[in-house]
Amino acid sequence: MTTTSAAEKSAEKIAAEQSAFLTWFDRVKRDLPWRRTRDAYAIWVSEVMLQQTRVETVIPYFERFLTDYPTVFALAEAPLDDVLERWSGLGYYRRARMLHAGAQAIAARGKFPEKHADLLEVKGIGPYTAGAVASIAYDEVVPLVDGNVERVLSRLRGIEDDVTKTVGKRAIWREAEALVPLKRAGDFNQALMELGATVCTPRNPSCGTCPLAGYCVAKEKGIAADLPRKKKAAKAKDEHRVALVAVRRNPATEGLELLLARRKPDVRFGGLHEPPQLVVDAAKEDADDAVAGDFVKAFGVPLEGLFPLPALVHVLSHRRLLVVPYRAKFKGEFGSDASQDLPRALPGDYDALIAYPLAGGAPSIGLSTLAKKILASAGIALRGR
DNA sequence: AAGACGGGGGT
DNA sequence: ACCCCAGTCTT
Repeated sequence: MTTTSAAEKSAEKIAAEQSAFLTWFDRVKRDLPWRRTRDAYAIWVSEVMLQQTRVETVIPYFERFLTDYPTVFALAEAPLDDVLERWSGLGYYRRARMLHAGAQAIAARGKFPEKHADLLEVKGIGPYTAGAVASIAYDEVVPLVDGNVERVLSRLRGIEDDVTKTVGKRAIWREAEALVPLKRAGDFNQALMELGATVCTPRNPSCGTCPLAGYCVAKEKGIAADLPRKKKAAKAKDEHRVALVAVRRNPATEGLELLLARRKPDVRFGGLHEPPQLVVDAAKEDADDAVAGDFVKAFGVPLEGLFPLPALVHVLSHRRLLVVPYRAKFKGEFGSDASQDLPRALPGDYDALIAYPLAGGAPSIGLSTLAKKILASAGIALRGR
């Protein structure tokens, strides 16, 4: 009769849990595009796209991005405007700019980073993404924590600390690190996330079909649906804006052109183009004459025939944008090259103003979903995808 | 520690 | 309405 120490029992339990995750994952894992490759670059792209973004949303963006930029070198050589155009609609556009900058840094270095520590050095790669790329592409034994893992592990271990706070986050990472196996670390990490996405869901978790149900502290206590605990997010604040949808007939080319402004790199919708906008007081947005004057003064572009369109609402995580679009004709001297800044100070978040040809032959540019909504409300659809 | 940063889907 | 999503960076 051999004795079994507490440490040995704990190791046995962990081994059984790891096995339960992996066996389940092998049986039910979804066939996703980024699961058909071990290319670290492709996995990196997928992980950045998946930050705060659902799998179903990402799939078409990922497919197109990898077709257009099959290697890190191809991405590094692409113009930022092209990259932003391919990111258009995905949101969190800083991700795209950091991915592009990261690709250029890696290309200059000549070789894709292969270690967790080196991945962490890349801008835009944080603890989650470094863990994902290192474990999935290289099977490095490192943990990862995302929203799914937070939920699965808080329940499995019965962690009741607020996971939005340092103590709670540290507790989750500690469990993730203790659980990641020496073999198949990448598959295990994906299994953790897959379980969170398909079984251990935020509301109504399917504990009846969960392969870890026999180990789950929260299930035993009957509090699975109450975990993870987190403080409520702040409510979005209203922001009133007016937008200028102005077109002209180019005297030289006879082509129709649309007035667009480019946003500065490090602001909301950074680097994207949009109909020029101004933030206004709620009371002022319907005073047409004043708005016309403000547009002319702010952008230095002569306007005629300005008239308002129905207001539209665009909701972000922390702002509710209430936009009144205005239609007008404009005159002035502009090129279509976004790199040619106007010889004047632009207001607010803009660093360039361009006349964008609506017919074709124009460079590709990125538009936010809000910008597309504004243009659509004015009856304008830009060509392209 | 708290905010900023998009957009869509589910309940 | 409210919550959540294969998070990271800045202040």
